[in-house]
Amino acid sequence: MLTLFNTLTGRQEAFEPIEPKKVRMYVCGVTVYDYCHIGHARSALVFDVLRRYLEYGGYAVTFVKNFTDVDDKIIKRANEQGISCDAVTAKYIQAYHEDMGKLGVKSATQEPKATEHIGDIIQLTEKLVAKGLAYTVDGDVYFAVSNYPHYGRLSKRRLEDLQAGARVEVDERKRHPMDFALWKRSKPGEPSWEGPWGPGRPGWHIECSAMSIRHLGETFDIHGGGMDLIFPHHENEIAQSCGATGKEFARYWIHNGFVQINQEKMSKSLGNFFTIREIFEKSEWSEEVTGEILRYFLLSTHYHGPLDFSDQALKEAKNALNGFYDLFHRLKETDGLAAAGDGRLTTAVQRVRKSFADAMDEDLNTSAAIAALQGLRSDVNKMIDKGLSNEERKQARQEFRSLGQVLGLFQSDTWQFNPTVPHAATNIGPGIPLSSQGKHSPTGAQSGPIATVSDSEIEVRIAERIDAKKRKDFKRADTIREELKSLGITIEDKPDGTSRWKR
RNA sequence: GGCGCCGUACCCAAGUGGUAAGGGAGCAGUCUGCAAAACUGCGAUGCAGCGGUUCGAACCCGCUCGGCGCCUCCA
Repeated sequence: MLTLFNTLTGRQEAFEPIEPKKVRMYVCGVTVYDYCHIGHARSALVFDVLRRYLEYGGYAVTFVKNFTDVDDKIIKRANEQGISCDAVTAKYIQAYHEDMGKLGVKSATQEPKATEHIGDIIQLTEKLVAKGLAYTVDGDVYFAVSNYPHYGRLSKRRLEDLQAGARVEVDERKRHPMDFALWKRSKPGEPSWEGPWGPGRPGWHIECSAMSIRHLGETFDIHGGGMDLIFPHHENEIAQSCGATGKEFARYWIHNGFVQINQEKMSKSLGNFFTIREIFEKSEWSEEVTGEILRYFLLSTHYHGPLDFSDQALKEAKNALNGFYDLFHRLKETDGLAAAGDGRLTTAVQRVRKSFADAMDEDLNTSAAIAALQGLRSDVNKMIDKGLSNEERKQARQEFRSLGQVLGLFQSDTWQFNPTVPHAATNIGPGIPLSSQGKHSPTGAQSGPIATVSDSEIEVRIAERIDAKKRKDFKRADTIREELKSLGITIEDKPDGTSRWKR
């Protein structure tokens, strides 16, 4: 039974969808005016995993994730670059898909845009005006928080407390300082739509109410986003939606913690943020490997807590992941041993399935779920040491694949392990010069030169080394090993005289 | 001023009343021409500190110290 921490009630609760075996969930996406940073990645990943785990549990999930494509920041960016808002949003929506794709984040069922729901937004706003929950001033429409009795329910704030610390410029036209815009009269040159209150554009929060209601209905199961959205964004969404429909809006509110740098929140003002593409560009590993490292790293902590991003953390994730892929590589090989380790896999699999599900049921405890998979890794390695049949090897690999699928891990067939090099060198061509170039670490520190060397060049060297070994010229063999090691290449000799290597 | 989060070994990190998961790094051993991988063993008598409740607390209560977030756009 899945339990989730619900911000609305402040408790961990058993998850029960409105309709049996069907889940409708909405997650606040991004405002498309810039590239996504690692914090966006965490949020996207957390809800991607929630969605995957629900699907794993047999639920049919309708997953809606929006793009906010009309906003002050977009207008500002468009003016800065002298291009249209549409050009700005199109660019960053595409970038979003590229970046999230590299992280293995599945596309949502629906990915609506605010500008495609202006009609819905206007209707919702009219409804709120009609109910006396909103009022018009000079072509603007504001939500009247004082008229909505449950305001502050999600963020556990009282209006009186908010006023105390409010250092906002008091807009004299607003009835209450916390009243927020549903519809903003547009200034010349801004994106504008014809509305009942004159030409304007949607306010900051109304679009999510409009889009979620449109695609999921007035009441749905799960609404998620980053911690910082609790107030005011989600608080306002609840006020608008419940105010307009008179019904419950979303039942479970899930919020993920921040990615931090040195215990501090990443933010543009501190200049301590990293974009996803920047991390990929600077990574010394392949795109596929980097994506999985990031996923592993981001899931190695419970989603609710903070997570410190650093070079070292990434390196540790890489090392941990290596253990799994080393095992997967072993599982692909045959060693001629009698299958004395057979017969224990079923028990081990049953055990890991249970501990994995127990962990995930406990408010998506991915950290404990990964620990369960580490347990299976250890078990299977022991079985291989004793000798495992090809059939059980396949079963074991399949188990990692199917549980890993929930976390989006362990799907790769290649990773960094390369095919075994045969006994004799086959295609020795002209030597390809080993090139070396400096790489920057994600945190901007120089991590020393990391050499790049082509696969074929490595294989030539290894073939040469295998020849040397055959001639018992171990000195020469060790020289080659050391040479490649200094380039970050590790050689592993197998009992049958062949070798494999990895970066 | 209001609301809230966090502090577990060298590092990361589970655990929220029953006697400290897991990973990384390290050290030792087995194996190996050497190495890598794998396996085995070692590693917090203690969970920021001090009190309290309890047969029993990292987990509950109180206080203190330290770090952070939100209240303004923000994943």
